[in-house]
Amino acid sequence: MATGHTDPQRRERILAATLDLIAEEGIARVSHRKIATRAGVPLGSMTYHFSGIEELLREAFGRFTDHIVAVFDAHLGAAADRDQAREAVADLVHELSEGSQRDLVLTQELYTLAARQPAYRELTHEWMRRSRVHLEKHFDPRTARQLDALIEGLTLHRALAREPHGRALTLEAVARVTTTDRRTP
Amino acid sequence: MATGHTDPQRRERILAATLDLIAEEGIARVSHRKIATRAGVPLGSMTYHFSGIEELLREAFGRFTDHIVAVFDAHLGAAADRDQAREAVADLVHELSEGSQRDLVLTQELYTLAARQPAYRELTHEWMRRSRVHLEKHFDPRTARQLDALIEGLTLHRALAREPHGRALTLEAVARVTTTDRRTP
DNA sequence: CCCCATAACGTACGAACGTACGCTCTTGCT
DNA sequence: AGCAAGAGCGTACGTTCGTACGTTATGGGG
Repeated sequence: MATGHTDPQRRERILAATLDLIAEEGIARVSHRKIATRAGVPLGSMTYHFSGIEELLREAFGRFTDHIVAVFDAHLGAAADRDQAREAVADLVHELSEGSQRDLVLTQELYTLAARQPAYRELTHEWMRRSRVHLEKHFDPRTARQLDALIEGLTLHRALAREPHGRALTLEAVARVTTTDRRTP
Repeated sequence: MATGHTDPQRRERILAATLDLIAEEGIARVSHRKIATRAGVPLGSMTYHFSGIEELLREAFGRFTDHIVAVFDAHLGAAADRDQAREAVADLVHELSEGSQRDLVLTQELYTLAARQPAYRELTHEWMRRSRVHLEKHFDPRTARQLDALIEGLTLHRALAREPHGRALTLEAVARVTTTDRRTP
């Protein structure tokens, strides 16, 4: 209480609580008060640390994309060749789609915001850019772009499907998109 | 007013206004009052025609998926062979991603709801099921599933990208995923 | 040792919300 | 013509919201 000094942990706790609450209840149901309660800070802290709910959301989703990009890096950064990259992509799809519901829900909330407000599109652009950097280490730019979209679709459909598809199907799709050899049409 | 008779147009106008408002402002900012104003109906009508906001949203998104499935049918239903199906898929991706912002935003809002609440997943399941019915007329089930995910990802990335990819890239991705090594052409 | 700049908080206010409920008006039956 | 029934609406209530702003507590300079 009023230490007279800046407390950086307070900001972080508020941001973490914001993401937790969005994941649980959705942007439609978050409020300063709920976030403050969840974070264990007084209501007054909300307007003190953040100029408004807009700023709070944007900063919170900034933290979130940092986290997701880190997951991306962890999977794809280690791949040494094409085949490892394909495996890494499959792992990524399955981790994102069956791991914590949290990341999936937050991703959708962010896309929803991005679909409407250009400000949030900065975050998704950066996210896409960084994933393409990794993919282009192993595939040509056109393929990287297609693969990036495929990852998105596979992750979403796997997460929402009644009976999620297995890893073999993921890997087959990845292989097809990343195989540039000429085949019978 | 009070005509003494059921007025089916009133319900429809409310549902249409609900979708319009969600597309413009997001679920977070819709309210009975705003919807009523937009639809040109009194506030009292809202609780008369719908038991609550939940029911209203679910019915509105039901109309929306009907619409989207119709778009799907229109594109894919007419395809007579594989190549036409591939072209139809490319058309679909481009129409959904560069057509009205409305459909894109509403799709994202629905996915966001579906990611959190199973009730809305019924709608997305039905949607996926019907699109797969069309795709399986031209491709084997595994391929149809992969293609369905690819459509999703291409549409989303194209809509959110800073510089959307061209039709050639869409078609190439579709071709790759739908081209099988060892099968008949 | 004291005091002030300022980090941090508690609270009060007006706006907006969802919903319940009593009222009005039309219609079909007689 | 008159009336019962019920479709449809207007409004008021209690709640929750975001934010502004006055208040409190602290530590470093004097």
